[in-house]
Amino acid sequence: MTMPNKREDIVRSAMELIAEHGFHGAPMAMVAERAGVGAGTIYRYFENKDILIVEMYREIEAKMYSQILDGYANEAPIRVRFIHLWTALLRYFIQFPLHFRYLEQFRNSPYGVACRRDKILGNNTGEYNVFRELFEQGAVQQVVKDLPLVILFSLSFGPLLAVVRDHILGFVELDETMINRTIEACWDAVKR
Amino acid sequence: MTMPNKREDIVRSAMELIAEHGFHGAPMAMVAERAGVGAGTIYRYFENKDILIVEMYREIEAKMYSQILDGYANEAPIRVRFIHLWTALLRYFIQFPLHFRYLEQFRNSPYGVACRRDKILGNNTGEYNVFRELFEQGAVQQVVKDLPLVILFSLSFGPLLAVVRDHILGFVELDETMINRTIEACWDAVKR
Amino acid sequence: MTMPNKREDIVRSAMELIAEHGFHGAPMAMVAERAGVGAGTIYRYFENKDILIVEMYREIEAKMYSQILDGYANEAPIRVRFIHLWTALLRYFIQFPLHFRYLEQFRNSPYGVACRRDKILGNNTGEYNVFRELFEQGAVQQVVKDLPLVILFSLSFGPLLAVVRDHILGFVELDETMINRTIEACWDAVKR
Amino acid sequence: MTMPNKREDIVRSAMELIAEHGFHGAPMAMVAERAGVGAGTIYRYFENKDILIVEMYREIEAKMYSQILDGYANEAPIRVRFIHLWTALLRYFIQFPLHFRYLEQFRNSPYGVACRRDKILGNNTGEYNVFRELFEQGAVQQVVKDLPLVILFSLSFGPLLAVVRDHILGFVELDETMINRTIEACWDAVKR
DNA sequence: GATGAATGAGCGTTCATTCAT
DNA sequence: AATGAATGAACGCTCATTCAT
Repeated sequence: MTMPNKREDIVRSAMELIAEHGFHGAPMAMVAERAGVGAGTIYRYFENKDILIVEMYREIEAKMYSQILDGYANEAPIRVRFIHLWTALLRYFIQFPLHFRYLEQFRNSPYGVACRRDKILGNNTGEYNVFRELFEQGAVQQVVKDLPLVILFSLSFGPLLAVVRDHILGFVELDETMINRTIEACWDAVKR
Repeated sequence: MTMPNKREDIVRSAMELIAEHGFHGAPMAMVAERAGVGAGTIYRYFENKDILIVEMYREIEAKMYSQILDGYANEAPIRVRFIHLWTALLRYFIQFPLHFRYLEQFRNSPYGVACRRDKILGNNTGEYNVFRELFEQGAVQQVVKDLPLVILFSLSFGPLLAVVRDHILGFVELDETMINRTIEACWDAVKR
Repeated sequence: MTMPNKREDIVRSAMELIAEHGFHGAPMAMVAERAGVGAGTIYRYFENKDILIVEMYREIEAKMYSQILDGYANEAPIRVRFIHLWTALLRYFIQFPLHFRYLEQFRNSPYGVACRRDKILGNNTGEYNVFRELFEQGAVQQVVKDLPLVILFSLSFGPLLAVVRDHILGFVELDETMINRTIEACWDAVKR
Repeated sequence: MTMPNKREDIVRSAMELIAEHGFHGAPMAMVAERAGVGAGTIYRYFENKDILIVEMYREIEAKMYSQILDGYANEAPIRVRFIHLWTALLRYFIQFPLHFRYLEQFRNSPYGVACRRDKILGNNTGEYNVFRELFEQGAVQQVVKDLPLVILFSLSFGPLLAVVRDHILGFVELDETMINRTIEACWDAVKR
């Protein structure tokens, strides 16, 4: 019977290696060794390396969304909701630095770019997205800048991710005050 | 005698390949072929691939600095100088998308992280840096937020790089108006 | 207690896969899956893959012999008996193309060669063989060419197998007339 | 500079291994080792294993054709020409048993089947083929049996190849007399 | 100085076989 | 008796680097 913790071992091992050394710093043999399984075992859980990579991304994304949407007040003012989401996101990354670094590696890979392209250019009207909804309502209420959605995303996520990165690489220490002020700055970048 | 334009050919070839396909999409043999030189010749100019990669980063950085400092008025008001630098940087990346993509690849590699670590944590008080000077003076004049230098960097470069990225990936079109408003937003993120 | 029809399932599954895709197109896991048994179960019936392969050959051979000897008149004239056997063989292969393709795969493998070597060079005087008896009597009666047994085999089976092969690969359609004329040609090759 | 004898070494090594142990009894590493070259070197001469396999087939075929067409009298009687070609072919295989065994492996592989399918079903009217011409003229002159070309091929090559096989595997010794009588038997199979 | 043929360690992946359940 | 998850050696292939020319 499949021991589900072997799958977890593999994911953890792969995440650590990829987060730390990038995709080609994480050969399957090394992933297997660190996970304490045979090389072939990985392929019982993931069809190939690409699928492992994408699947791990999906799992992180799901966990992350579930956490930042926890306590999210859909009818609160735009600014309040913005602060909630960005703070939750920042806390998530501080809590799971491996996830952050993995996502960074992913974003900078062909998978990540293709994934983002689908999300932005694809017909995603059907798929619900809190961030998009937030900015669309913010545009209507004229509380955020009159800029394309894509740019609003970049202006508000860009600084957040950059700051998280510095924190995780140990270039800065994020205490409560700093967190709040960072989030405020992100809001400043998009607020009208 | 080594022909200096061979070196340039190699750098250009490597940059194109790495910017387009990432570090593992640029085998040395392919770099050599596109550069019109023998595979072994590369090693007369660069000890190994890692050194080639770091050296290319240095050259891009130098060129970039020289361009954004052109016309930079050292005694102008903080905000004016900020607008100048950020606008020049954005224009540079729009003009040389290959450089931008290369830098992105580099930032996400062990070299890039180590490089940044040296710059931030290293004893770099001796080295002159326009950006640092700008923010330090801005802090004194109380026109920028009272935050650590590292955070100010991230808050202001983060959104810029994210927007450039979207532009280069074709997710958004940056005309003059959009450029100006993007730069304004970057300023909003750090201004007091 | 081992259920004997599991064994049959395994053999059928392996035969189909090997006949269609060759020996390396039939991994044990796939054989097991198609047979509806666990991968380990195969090893309760066959010590290893090689033994499974040889055993399958034996079973096909047995079935084939039983069918071509059906209605075989031991005292009929050489030519009549030849026509009977060769026709029966050809019909058998047309009826069970999978068996034919399996035998071809087998013949061209180390097992097949070793197997044939044993049959020809081994001390097989004890074992009864219709074909050998037929040709030996044919030699005595001087109705077949005065050639070594081995050569008579090759001269008469060679064209038959080649034609069957073409039929199974779809290069030619074998109707009744064609079958008869093919067998006649096989006889022509060995008749005096 | 490419030493052309390295290529020959690789081909010879691959041929020996494949002829003796089949395609999957000839791993590239073993081919390289026996050839006395590095594993990667093979790929300088052949894009991949499949191409090596097909290329070797082509080389053998070319050499074989050149040898059997040597001294071939285009205007001689059908029978004479048949005897010439079949005898030359048989002698070629006796002289180069490795080539014979390689061709047998090839014929029994997907490459070989696809290759044959192209030759038979493809629009090969443009390509000249001595054997086809021979049988077509033989049909017109009514000296060969009134059967489809494909079948005539099988009836005449089938016994030849079977006999050669026995010779090479050491089951029979082919002296001059035996060669002549074997060829006669091949002719008997197709002659009217 | 310049070359590019040669190398071999290392990659992602497969699969015959084992063994705890 | 039957299973199928787990294994790891072996596969085809790539590519940074070397070195004879």
